[in-house]
Amino acid sequence: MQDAPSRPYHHGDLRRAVIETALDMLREEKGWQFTLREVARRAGVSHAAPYKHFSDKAALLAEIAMIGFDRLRESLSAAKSEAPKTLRDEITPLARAYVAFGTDNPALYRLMFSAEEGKAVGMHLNERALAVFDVLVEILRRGQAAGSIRKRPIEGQAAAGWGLIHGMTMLAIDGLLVPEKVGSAPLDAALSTLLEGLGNPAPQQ
Amino acid sequence: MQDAPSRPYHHGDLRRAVIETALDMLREEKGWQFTLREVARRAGVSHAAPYKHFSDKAALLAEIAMIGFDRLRESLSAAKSEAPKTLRDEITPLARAYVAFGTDNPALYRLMFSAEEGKAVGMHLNERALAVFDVLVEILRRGQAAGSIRKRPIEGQAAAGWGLIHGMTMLAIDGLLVPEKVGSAPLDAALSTLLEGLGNPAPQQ
DNA sequence: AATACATTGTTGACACTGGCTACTTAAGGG
DNA sequence: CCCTTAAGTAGCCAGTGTCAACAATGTATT
Repeated sequence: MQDAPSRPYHHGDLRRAVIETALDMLREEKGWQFTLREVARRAGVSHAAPYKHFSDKAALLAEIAMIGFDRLRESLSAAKSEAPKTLRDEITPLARAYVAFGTDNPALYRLMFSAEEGKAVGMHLNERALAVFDVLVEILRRGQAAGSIRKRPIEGQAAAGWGLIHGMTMLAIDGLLVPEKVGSAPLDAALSTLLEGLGNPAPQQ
Repeated sequence: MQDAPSRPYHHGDLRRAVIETALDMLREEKGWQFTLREVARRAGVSHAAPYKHFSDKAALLAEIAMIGFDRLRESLSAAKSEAPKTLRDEITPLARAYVAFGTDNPALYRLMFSAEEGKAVGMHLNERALAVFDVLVEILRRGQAAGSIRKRPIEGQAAAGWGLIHGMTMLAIDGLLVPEKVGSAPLDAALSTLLEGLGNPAPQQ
C-alpha cells in the first residue's frame, strides 16, 4: 500500500484495487454501463492490466456480484437487533438495511440479480443469493416456534417476505416509490401489511 | 402488406414492424443486448432504415417500454375475473397474469423498469407504471368498502401488493424461485400470506 | 399526363468504444 | 544471475450509433 508520488511500476495489490474501483463505479452510476477500460482508467493503471488478475470481464463481474451478496449479508448482520421484543422489531431494521443497501448500490444490486452473466457462475451466485433467503427462513422458523407467527408452510412465508423486500428495493431504485402515490414511508407501511399476514391475530399490534 | 417474393422497396409499415421485431427480441433473449442494427437486420431492412421512424435509439426504447406497460395492462384486464367471490379469487388470477407477463417477456419487463433511459420520457413512463399501481388501489378500495379488507391506509397496502408482485416477478425472471428452497407454488403461497395481511380476520379463509 | 415534391428506403462511411491479445519492460525472489 | 510475475504499450478486430448522400416510390399540382 505505497502512496509514493510516482507510483511504483507494480501496483502491489491491483486485484483488490480493481474490485474496489468497480464497486465505487457501481455505487455511483445507476446507469449500468461497465467497461473494463473505464475501471482500469479510474484505478490508474493501463487498460490491459486487469487481465493479469481476471481472465475475463465476466469473471470480474461474477466476483463483484458475489462480493455484493457478501456485503449485503454484512449489512444485514450489522442491522440485526439484539433482543427484539416483537417480530416487527426484528424485521423492520433488517428490511430497512436491505432496501438501503439496494438504493446505495443501485447498479451493483441490479448486477447481483441479473443471473446468466456467466452460467457456470450462476450456481455459486444463486447459492449466495439463497443464503440471504435462509436468513429470513431462520427468523420465521424461530417465530413459528415462539408462536408469534402463523403456522403455515415456511417457504411460502419466506417467499412473501423476500419477494416483498426485493420488490420494494427495486421500485425504490427505479424511483417508483413516489410519495404522492405511495405515501411517505412505503416500506414501513408495506411491512405492516406483511406482518399482519405473518403474525398470529392476537398478540401482534 | 404485400408478400411478394421480391419485397417492394417500401416496406409499407416499417414503424410497426420495427417495434414488433424489437418486442420479439426482448421476448426471446433474457440477456439484455439491444442494438438498432440487429433490429433492422431481423426486420429485413437496412441498418439505417429505422432512423426514418425513430429519431434515436432511446426514442425507440422509450416507445417500446410504454407499449410494454400497455400490454401488461391488457394482460391484466384479460385476466380479470367476472364476479369474484373472495378477495383471493379476485387477486390471484391478476397476480398470476402479472408474473406470467414478466417471465414471458423478461428483457422487456426489465426495460420497463429501468427508468433513466430517457429522462424526459421518465415522466410518461412513470405515469403508465403508476397506472398499473392504480388498478391495485382500485381493487383495495372496493375491498375496504365491502369490508373484506382491513381499514388501513390504502397506499401502504397497495405498496405491499405491488412490491410483492414486482419482486416475485423479478425473482422468477432471474430463476431464483427454485422449488427446493421456495416450494412448488411460491407465488400462490406468497399471495396467501399477503391476503392474510390484507383481509379482515374473520371472513377470509 | 407530366412534373415536382415528400416519403421511405439503401449504401457507405465516420467516429468511437470496447474486449482482447501480443509483445515489451520493470521488479523482486530463488 | 535468471526467471517468474505484474505492469505498460500498441494495436487488432468487431460492433454500434449516427449521419450524409443517393435511389425508388407514391402523391399532389399544374
